[in-house]
Amino acid sequence: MTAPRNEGTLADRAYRQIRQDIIEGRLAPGQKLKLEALTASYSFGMSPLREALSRLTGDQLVITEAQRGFWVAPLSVEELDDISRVRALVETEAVNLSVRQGDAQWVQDVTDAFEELRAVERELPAAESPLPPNLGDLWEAKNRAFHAALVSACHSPWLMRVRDLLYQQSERYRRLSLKSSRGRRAVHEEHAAIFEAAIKRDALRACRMTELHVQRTADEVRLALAALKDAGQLTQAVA
Amino acid sequence: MTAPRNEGTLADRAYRQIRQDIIEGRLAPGQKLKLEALTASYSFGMSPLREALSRLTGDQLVITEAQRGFWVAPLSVEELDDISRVRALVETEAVNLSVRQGDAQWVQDVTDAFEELRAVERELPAAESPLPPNLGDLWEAKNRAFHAALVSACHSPWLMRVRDLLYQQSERYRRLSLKSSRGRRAVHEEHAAIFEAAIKRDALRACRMTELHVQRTADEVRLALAALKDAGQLTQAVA
DNA sequence: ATAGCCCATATTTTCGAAATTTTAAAAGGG
DNA sequence: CCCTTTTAAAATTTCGAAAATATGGGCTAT
Repeated sequence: MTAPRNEGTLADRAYRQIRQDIIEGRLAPGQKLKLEALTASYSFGMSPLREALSRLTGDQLVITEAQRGFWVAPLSVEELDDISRVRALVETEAVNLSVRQGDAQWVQDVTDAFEELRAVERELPAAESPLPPNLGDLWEAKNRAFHAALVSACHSPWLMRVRDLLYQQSERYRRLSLKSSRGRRAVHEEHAAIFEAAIKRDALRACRMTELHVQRTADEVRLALAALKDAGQLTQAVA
Repeated sequence: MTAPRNEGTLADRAYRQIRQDIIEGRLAPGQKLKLEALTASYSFGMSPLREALSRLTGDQLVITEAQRGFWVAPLSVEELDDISRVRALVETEAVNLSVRQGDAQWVQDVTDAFEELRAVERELPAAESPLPPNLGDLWEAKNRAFHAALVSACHSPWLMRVRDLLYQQSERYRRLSLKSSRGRRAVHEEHAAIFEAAIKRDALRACRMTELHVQRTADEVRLALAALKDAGQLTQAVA
């Protein structure tokens, strides 16, 4: 059930670990990634680290300039909007295909994932209080699993690949708003609406609800992002 | 006008060169990529090569298995169909945005690119004869430039990134059918139809024509692929 | 024969240092 | 005083070899 997390080459592990650190915000947007410093904080050699960073540039989580090294990709409102629009396009198509093609097992998987998500969302504190970090991590995991289950029957490896890329990006943005204690709005109702439509095989409605969900999430993140920008928290270079 | 092709780090150059060799078929689908052999044929050291191959796995042009090395990504009819469907989705959205937002400069760029493509397509030999390699390269370049010009006003970096990824994949498949002397059908008429609609700002028609174009290209490649598969040319490991 | 094991070889992966390039500060000239 | 050039330091990139891992062939036991 649980895959050992020290699988694969050192480069693989470095890739996964740094990716997580970027998505979860432990490495700050725009931060310079000096190889020497990284060999110290992670305990990988330079070769695995370089390989990991190279691969992360493909995910647009790291940017690079020849001979000048690597940086954590910056965040911006413009990119948030761009990602959200493209993600709406791709995710709705994946949902559409999945709802139309999903078999009984898919229904079961989606239902299970939804129940687990519901359980977590029931425990969420009121809108204004900031979310404890580990609760945030748990919610992100269940949220990711729910959306992944939804599209799992689309039977299109390429659509999935692109979707995963975009999901990853949006998760990175979303974690920002989790920390900065935005109102958590009616997120569970949105999930419930998607779930209901999907189970009823109402593909059109499932798509519309998904699109709305992506848009509203973007709206929430946009507020958090603006607040951080005012506070000057965004371009800070954390050592 | 012409950028020197020995720009960037060795890893950058290796990346571009190998990518081109895969797309243009000089490295065969499924072929094992042994580091030692690559250091010999290209004259890069192992480090730049490894970095290049790592980055290419992100483009899905190379696949890798931990501790077992790298292979040129295989081709298959299933993947061709998958890529074509997703590409139709993404490319039509990009065309749609571009047609609606493109300014005078965009019209000019599209027109220029179309004229250059027309000039090449006028010279194309009759449907049954195989295309000479350099004519094929020229046509591919003009075709790529035309389609790139079409979507250049979509103003969505992420849509473009995804589009480029898919275009690259489809070009790799398409080159297969160029070599194997398939009928070249009415490809110029398809381009002309897209062009006309785009210039007239008929976004819906431009999208429909683009979708048709992608589908028909896939149909043609599918035939070529089936022919190669029968001939057993596909999984051959070229030394 | 055939499956399983062991060894030699081939290959990938990683390390540590050398070479190259950038950066930033100091020196020199207008 | 400011701008260019020089120089030293810092960082990236690359190389070459060592370490780790996989592969394939032959051997033995069943």
